[in-house]
Amino acid sequence: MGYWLLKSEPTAFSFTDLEVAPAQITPWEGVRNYQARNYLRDGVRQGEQAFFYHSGAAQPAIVGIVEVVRSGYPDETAFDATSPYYDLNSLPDQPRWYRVDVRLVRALRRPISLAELKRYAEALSDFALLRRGNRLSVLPVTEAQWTFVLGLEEKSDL
DNA sequence: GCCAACGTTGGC
DNA sequence: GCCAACGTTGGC
Repeated sequence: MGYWLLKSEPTAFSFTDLEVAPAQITPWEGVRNYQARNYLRDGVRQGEQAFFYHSGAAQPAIVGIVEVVRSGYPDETAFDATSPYYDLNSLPDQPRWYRVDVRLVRALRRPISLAELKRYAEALSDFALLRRGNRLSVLPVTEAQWTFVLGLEEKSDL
């Protein structure tokens, strides 16, 4: 069982948006990077959990936990010429892009900000979010990292 | 708005 | 296959 971190710009899709979504489920779509695509298609499995991360926000932070309820399947927004995620090179019989479905598990008791995570650079030295290549919108998280971050939730951010 | 770090594109 | 130009991400 793997763990993941999924990024979203809250102006595009926020954790609050997920809270009010039908059944609190959303397709995680629009990913247009091959490495992230490979994770969605080949790595992310049903039943696995992921951190929901707000990027591009005033305070970038992990804000919640989601569970994968459907593993990788073709991202049909790539076939839709009216979609902002349209890609004319992705064909229905040879889909280039994949998505998963996630369901809200819970919000964190408080956001765990990027700034706070950076204060634990030693314990999180291999955390993908803090390393090069961290611009990927889908990042793997180890069990040790997952547990460590959740441990921070109990502390006060000072 | 700036800029570093990549990823993609396309000429050769 | 190389590499310059360009585009995107995302923190600050």
